[in-house]
Amino acid sequence: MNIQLYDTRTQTLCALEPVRPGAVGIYVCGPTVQSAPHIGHLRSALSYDLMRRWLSARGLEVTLVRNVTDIDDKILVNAETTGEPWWALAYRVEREFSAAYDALHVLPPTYEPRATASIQRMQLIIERLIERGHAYPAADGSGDVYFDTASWPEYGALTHQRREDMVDAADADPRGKRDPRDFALWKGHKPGEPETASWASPWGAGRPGWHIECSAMSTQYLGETFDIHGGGRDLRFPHHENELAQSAAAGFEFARIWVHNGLVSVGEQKMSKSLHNSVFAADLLGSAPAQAVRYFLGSAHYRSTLEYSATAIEEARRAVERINGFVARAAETLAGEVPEAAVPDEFAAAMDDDLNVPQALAVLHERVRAGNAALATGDLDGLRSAAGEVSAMLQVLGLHPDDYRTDAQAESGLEQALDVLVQQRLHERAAARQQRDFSTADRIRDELTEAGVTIEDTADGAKWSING
RNA sequence: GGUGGAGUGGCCGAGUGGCGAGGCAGCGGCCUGCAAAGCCGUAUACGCGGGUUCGACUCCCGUCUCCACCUCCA
Repeated sequence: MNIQLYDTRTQTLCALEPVRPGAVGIYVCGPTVQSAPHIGHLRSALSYDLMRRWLSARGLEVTLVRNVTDIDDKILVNAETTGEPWWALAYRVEREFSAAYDALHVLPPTYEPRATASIQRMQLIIERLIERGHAYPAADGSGDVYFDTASWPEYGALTHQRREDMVDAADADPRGKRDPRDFALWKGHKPGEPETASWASPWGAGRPGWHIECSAMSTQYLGETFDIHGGGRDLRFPHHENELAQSAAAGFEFARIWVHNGLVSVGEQKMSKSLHNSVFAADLLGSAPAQAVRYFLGSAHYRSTLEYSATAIEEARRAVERINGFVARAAETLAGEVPEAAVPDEFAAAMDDDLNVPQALAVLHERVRAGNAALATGDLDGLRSAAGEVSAMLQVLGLHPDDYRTDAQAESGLEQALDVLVQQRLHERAAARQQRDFSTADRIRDELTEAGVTIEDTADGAKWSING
């Protein structure tokens, strides 16, 4: 096995050499559940879902921990706006995220810890940092505790910045910091903030700072040394830099490989609330098939910026249709007897090479083409081989059409009812064609097309399908 | 100012020092009553200027443009 991943810290492709042979621990920065998920969140989750699926396919026992940060400044602020208790908002948003992940067939992580359930361990780490001289309670009596960046020579190691080059935030509130670059590990409770957002601590009641929760949750479940830490590119600084500094200063070896997924842009700009260009998960999944959305999100390498457009989604939909068409025809021709198969070597090589999914998709399409060709020439052995490999690749990519047949569709009886009605029309059309009454035949086809039903004439008669 | 990344054919998007991934769209052909689907074939390319090399889109230097982070952000 020779799996390579690009590591942000060393800026090189690293061979994955698990801390525990045969097993891999991955920690992914999940969302701060402050507002609705957008397509960028989906892309991030999908990137690590693909990583997890591939490492599993390679025989590794994967432990994937993706946190939910459910206490944070923004959550408190947004809850004030909506009038909900902050914890109700956090949970409501968390469920929106889960629904979007499920729709995309992002597998549930091994565990999904919430920040609010890890306060004790955060405090333990903060205490340790104070003991070691890398953190200090604010002198202003605010109850805040800060990480002392000056005490940590390696500060900036992840993002290759020198501490002295860092521009101080113009609008940062210095409060009790010794240096503007110091960051909060613990925030003292302030009058007016909900009592429910306050936990007792050796430094007074308060709540955690933004970065400490990840140091606590990752090491809690994966150990003080673990294999892979992932997150969005925009989290490199300050979040991951601070997370690394406080973890290392606390004496943890921490993550071996730091992986960062690229962002989704709209109109060549990053999606952001202030630009009002966010594409929300619910809207997107409501307007395009989940399978196509998943394909689209995987169509660029995970580290590249991915440009969103309605056209791109439509192209993904077409590509997926092509794949689904082959899978359906192959299953029918083989009477469902699609053999189990391994993924092709080229596919495996692409995935091993820093999860080159676009390259892997090229292999998938090549096999689909070969399968279609086999179908056209009646080469059943070739068809079986291609169908098996295609199926295996689709499983790894989470794109198998069988997974996307919704239960509602299958169980409601709608499909059967529609089939009866469409078959009646197809019989009429077949009769008309037999009499060479093509205008009647075409009228029937046009009517069905108008209704969103596509007709294909095959050697076995007409087939129908719903336009994606 | 610092740090990281990108500029590839109509569009999206991989990649490599030397037979131009893949998808979508296009064109020609096969199939079809006509379509659809599929198959076969096919055009269009590597921001710009130098350099290294037998040969560079790929390496080096310079240059232009764009994006991200340095403030909450996947």
